[in-house]
Amino acid sequence: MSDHSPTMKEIARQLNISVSTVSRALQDHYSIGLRTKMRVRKLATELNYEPNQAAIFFKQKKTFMIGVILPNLSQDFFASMVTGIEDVAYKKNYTVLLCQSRDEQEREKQLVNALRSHRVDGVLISISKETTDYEHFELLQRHKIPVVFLDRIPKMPDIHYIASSLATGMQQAIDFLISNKHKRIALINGPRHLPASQERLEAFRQGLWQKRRKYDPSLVVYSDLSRDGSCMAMQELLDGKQRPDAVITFNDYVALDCLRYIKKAKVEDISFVSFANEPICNYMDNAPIASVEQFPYLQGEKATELLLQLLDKQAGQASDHVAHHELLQTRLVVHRPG
Amino acid sequence: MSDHSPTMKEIARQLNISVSTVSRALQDHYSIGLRTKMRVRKLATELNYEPNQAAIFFKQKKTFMIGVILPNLSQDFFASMVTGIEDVAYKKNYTVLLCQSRDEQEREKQLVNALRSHRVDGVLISISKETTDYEHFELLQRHKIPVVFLDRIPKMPDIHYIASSLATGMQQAIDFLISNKHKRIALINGPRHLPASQERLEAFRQGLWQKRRKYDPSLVVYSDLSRDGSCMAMQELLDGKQRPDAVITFNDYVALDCLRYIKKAKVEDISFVSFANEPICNYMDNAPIASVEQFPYLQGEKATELLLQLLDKQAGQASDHVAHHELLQTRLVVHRPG
DNA sequence: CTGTTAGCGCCTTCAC
DNA sequence: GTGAAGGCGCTAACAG
Repeated sequence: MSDHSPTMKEIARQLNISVSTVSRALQDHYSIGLRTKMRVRKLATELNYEPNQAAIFFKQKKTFMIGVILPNLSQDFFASMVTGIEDVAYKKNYTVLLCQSRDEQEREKQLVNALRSHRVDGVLISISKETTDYEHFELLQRHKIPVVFLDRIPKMPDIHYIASSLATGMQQAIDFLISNKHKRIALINGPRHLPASQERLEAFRQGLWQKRRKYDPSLVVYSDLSRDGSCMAMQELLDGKQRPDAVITFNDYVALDCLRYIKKAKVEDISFVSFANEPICNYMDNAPIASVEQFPYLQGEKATELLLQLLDKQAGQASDHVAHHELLQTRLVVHRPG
Repeated sequence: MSDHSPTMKEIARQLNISVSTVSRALQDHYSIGLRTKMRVRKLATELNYEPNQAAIFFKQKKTFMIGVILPNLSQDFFASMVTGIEDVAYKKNYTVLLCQSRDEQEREKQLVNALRSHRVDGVLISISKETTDYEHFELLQRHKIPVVFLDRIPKMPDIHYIASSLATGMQQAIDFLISNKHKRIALINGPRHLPASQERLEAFRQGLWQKRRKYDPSLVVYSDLSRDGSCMAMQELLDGKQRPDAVITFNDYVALDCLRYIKKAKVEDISFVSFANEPICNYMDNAPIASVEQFPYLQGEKATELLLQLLDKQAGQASDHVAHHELLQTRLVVHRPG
């Protein structure tokens, strides 16, 4: 308890000048003489002075922290996203408070509350797959804490978000399968209530229509994204009278689970195309033949840039309520010939 | 900018009492009359009063934040570890500042610095695979910021750490292979400089000796843990005059890479046992037959508990320089018969 | 160019 | 039981 880290006061004392002079010297304020500046800075480095962030935050009524809530970190998709977020945030001197909702709505709400009580300046969220109730997000709005959603977007009006264009991705997937002579293309979608599922479905119909193919509702089934759920969905397709020769899945994990399942069931010659393009597929013999790359790192970067921009604006004046959003292009990554 | 969140001052004003009374009422101080307490609390909840953490941190010279540096989050191993850390930290009202070193020493150093300048109360680290230089850790010590290492431990004297008992795990792996009639057991180790590699090697020799097997140095090769590195290591084993019939690998990823590699090379009947027991293996047809479970969630919990304990002590009095550490038992998880 | 002063929100003596 | 006052480290408005 003897050697606290030195404060401006200490520097001021040793130099026989006032604290405010020290403060300004360190901020390179124009009104301070070069001589004094040098003296201050010299002593500061000698003493290993470091500003007390806590005091600064307190004073400036800003924490320079942004909260990030993602469903989980173990999917490479989200891990990359985090990296993109961190890279941008650190560059601008913001700290990232990272949390996992584990895809549970309850935990997501708790986390939103925790972040709020920690007075984060802004929040980035990919909503959990359970989330159907948006009151916690509205709470943030009411507290005037800017929020940018990314990749998994709630159905709310006037929100800021960054996502990838599922419509484009789906079209790419469909085009690829059709050009590889697949005739009956099925869709294993995610939970019905998810906006992401609804978008995929819409894009699926749209995509088939573009190619003058008939849309057959019996070729669309739903998984809760658990392993069992995906297998059941797959079985449903197998039981149908029109067995598909290609399947587009909600994401790579669904595809992997299904591939595993049909292999056990000795079913062959069904091709899979999925979303996310997880690197995990590189370890598999049995991977989807193609996957829609959604550029999570880029999404993270863009979302963070947008958020920081909002924070700047907010500091300046009343935030004009213009909701900003962007849909990033996707790219179909082909793992092997169809 | 009109409606700031309410402060004690505001409550005091509305109730025509002093701020200190409000403060004490909220802390349930004994010297405050029950009536006043109730009045204060009622108004506080009505106004949605929430203490300004920043002010409290500032005042208490504590940030209630712990920094966590892990190599990456996309390995399930570390993601689980984080969950364990978060669960304990949140329970005690600490916030977790999570960072990825991406297994780069340079970034690790930067992060240590960033955490220090943010005045985190303590730090948890799993060191990067590149880290050979420990000066940034010593820096933390000098600043009296408690550090607990977990799973990947540097070779420094008197440090606190939690890890899993690689010796036990290795013995379990060897016993399992031998009881499954394997004769020539090889080891694909990680980079030589890593303490974790050195421990595995030592345990490997020890384990063979326990079973009265001869230790053959030509059956130990090294990978830099990249995919290519692992394949080269595998090839080295294949080229040896004594081709092994079983291989123990540094971790699951190495095993997966090798399995893929030998499958392409049409090599069969080499069994793999690895470390970490990553869930990713559940997706594979070609997985190691067993893996040493290292309980990352538990490690995270224990390490955090230890760190928070250290923080308590530190607040109390001079920290007795007793280095605390614990080795957790491992468990061999068998994926299929050997 | 530099010093003085005040205050951010909260806690904590000390006094009544 | 309660109030008044001071201070944590730093910034910024106001005086020179």
